[in-house]
Amino acid sequence: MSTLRYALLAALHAGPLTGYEIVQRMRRPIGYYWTAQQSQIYPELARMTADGLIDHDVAAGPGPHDRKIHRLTAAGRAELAQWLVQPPQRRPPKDELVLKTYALAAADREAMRALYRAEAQKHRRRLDDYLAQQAQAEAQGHDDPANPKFGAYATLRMGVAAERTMLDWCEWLVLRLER
Amino acid sequence: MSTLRYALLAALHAGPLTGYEIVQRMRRPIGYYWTAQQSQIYPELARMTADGLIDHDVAAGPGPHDRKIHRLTAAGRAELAQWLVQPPQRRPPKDELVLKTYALAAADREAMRALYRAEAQKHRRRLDDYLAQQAQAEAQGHDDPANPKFGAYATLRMGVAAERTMLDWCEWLVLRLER
DNA sequence: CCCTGCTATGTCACTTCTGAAATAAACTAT
DNA sequence: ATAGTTTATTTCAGAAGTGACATAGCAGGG
Repeated sequence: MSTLRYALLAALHAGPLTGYEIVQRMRRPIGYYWTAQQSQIYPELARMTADGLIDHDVAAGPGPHDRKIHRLTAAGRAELAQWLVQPPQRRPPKDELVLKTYALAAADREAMRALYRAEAQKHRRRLDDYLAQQAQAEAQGHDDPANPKFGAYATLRMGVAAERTMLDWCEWLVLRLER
Repeated sequence: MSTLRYALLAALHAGPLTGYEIVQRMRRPIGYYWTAQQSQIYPELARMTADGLIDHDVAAGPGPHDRKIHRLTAAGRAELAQWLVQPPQRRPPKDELVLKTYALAAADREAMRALYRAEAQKHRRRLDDYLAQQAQAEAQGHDDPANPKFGAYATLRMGVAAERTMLDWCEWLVLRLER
């Protein structure tokens, strides 16, 4: 089973969603650490339905197709629970900025410094955004492990930590590249 | 041009290498933040040669094929320099452990706690390894921006920071999931 | 009334990436 | 001797992922 499948099972773990809603969630709460295009999601949902991991209610949709509200079956829930406790397979992170850094010596130093300054700003903005979301989640008690939204809160915390790490690293480079 | 192409140009920026040596480097110094299989690397090197970005000397190899020592051409070096200073395209990070965390509520709590404890240990080990490499690099003066190996040192520093972030996060979860 | 944007699903061509196998010389350890 | 590992390149089938397009109802602003 592909990781995409598990990502979709994970998306549905807290309640039924339409394919469209999953696409939206792949941008923010799950999307901090997983993404998929709708062109991947819709066919995969169909295959998972065929395999009995999910099923759906049908409702009249706005466009030419029916709205499908997907929900985990017992088999899907079992498959998810079993996968969750398995050690994750390490897929090495890919980051273009760090890759560029490796060959930094082959570019103009001042231009690279400007690049890190610009990236730092992007990370600062994203950090502020995540921090605001985190404060809101805490105000709603999501930081309690007994709360069903604790999982989403924990991934958000990872987002905050990762942004802070990137920001610090970019700022370190800006300082270090000073002539 | 695909990012793989730029990764290969970056790999060659400091001097000529064989395809095999690039495969090795994709595990450690570059590999902290970029990876590719040899089945991607060899055909891409051939295409890049056809496009005039790299060329190579030929030497007798151990196996049935000749050894090819690849080197950037002027065109390749120009292409690399131009790409380096361009803002990186954000490809969202994918991490199975964080994805699992999102659906944490669907699994047994003690089993999840054990998972984070095991992951914390992996990160602690990797952190120690990177830290040792970092100390060695500093002893050799790679932390000076004027040193040609400064780029590799900076990526290693990112590796250290990222491992520390993941370790802290895992330990936070172990504590938080205490009953 | 028209245009834009949002909801909602589905499809296609294409690129990228993974995993495995084939080949064979040279070196290392038993 | 011989067994196993490392060096080194090439190729292939298949899986995963990207980007763009098609369809169409409904809401809101100008």
